[in-house]
Amino acid sequence: MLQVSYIRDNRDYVLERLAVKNFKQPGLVDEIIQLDEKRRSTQNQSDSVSAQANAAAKQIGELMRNGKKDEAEAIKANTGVWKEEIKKLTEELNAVEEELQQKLVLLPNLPHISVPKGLTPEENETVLENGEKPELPPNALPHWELAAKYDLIDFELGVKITGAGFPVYKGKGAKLQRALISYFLDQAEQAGYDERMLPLMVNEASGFGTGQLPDKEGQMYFVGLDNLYLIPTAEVPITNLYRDVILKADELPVKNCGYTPCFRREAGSYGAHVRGLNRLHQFDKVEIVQIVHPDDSYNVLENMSKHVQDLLQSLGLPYRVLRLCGGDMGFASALTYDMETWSAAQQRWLEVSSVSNFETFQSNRLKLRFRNAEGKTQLAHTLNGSALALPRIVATLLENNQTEKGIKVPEVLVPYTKFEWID
RNA sequence: GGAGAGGUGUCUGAGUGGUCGAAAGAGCACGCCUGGAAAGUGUGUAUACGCCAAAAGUGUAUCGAGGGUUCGAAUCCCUCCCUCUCCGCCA
Repeated sequence: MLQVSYIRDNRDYVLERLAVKNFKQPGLVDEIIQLDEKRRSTQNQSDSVSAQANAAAKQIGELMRNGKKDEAEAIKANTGVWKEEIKKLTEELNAVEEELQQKLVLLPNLPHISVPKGLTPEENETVLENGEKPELPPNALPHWELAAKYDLIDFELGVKITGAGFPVYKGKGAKLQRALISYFLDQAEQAGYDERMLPLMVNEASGFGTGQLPDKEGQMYFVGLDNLYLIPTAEVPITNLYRDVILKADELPVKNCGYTPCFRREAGSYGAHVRGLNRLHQFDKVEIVQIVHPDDSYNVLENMSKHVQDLLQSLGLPYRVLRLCGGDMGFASALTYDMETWSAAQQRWLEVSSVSNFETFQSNRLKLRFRNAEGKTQLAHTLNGSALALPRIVATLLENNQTEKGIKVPEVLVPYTKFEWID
């Protein structure tokens, strides 16, 4: 959520940036500025009437104590009018604030100056490409067939007990999952991230804090009986750990990581490209999160991007890094890098990580501040990234490493899997 | 699920109608003391919004949330939320 004061002071810039994000209702900006003006004038009136009433009440108290009952009664006679007025103005103020809030949450974050214009994924900017795309033999199989051939993943069983998009991992397939999770967590820890193990359901306030609610309500599974949402990413519980917190300057940067399953309804996204592990309702992911001083956030974003790239390189996966264009970016992000690995059997790029700087968009909702050099509270910047999401990593590993002998496990994973081949 | 207790500042905790944004202690920050530290000692130590060019200052709101009574509410009344304890059930 953008700060009203910022919108007020930077109207033209806000409009220009929203256009880069292809925002469809620029009229909201002026509506917000007007509502804010109304809010301030209403508060002004309300405050001054309250001040009068408070002064009178204080005076009455004093008079009563001194036994001057008659004078007290005389003042009392006036208070009825103020009371009415305060009530009326307070109601007005609440209404304006609510309306303001409702419009404010509709505004997406402003894209960073480096974000390319564009509407579709085709207009994303390729920052770099790394690694050799492997040449597979003509009889190479896509990962869902490999998974069946080596009995690693059973999609049908998942359908039976839950539904499509909830695979069952078996044998070496299950061990590979566990190995990847441990490897990613160990690497994160080595990079200075402090591990958290988290609730997989969150309340509404948490969903609002990181920006999933109210706009992406339909993307999350909702447990109505208890009013809880299944997390779509560990970003939600980790970042919300710091909701309503004022950090000391020397507590920055906060670096947390965590492994969680992630649950996504992915409503309306069935189609040709969702076979196998390409798109799931439940998947595993290790997430990294940082809370930093605003001056550092773009350096930190690069560091996080580097961390993800190192992981991909260590697994020997060809990848590319995209800078998302305005139209393809998430609602809350100011700048996002997507990392994609090359799926050799499917001959397509698969998104395996997304690293974003949210600047103050989340922290404003979260009321996540730090005490700056002047001793004042200031909104911190939040960032997060997948490091990494498992399914598509598994998909590319299986496909890219297939040989006649079986599937070769990347060296860095062997200490975790305790086997070198899937055969 | 049944019964009970309770939600106050960073924490502990006092406060049952006015002098309460809130005692006291701890913690923290700065200073004094010290060769240095501890102890001791002094001062300071909530947040948000508004007014002001800004600092200073000042107004308003906030003692779980919302509403009510009253000239005046942390304190009285109502509703809701949450936490804890005991019992039951269970990993």
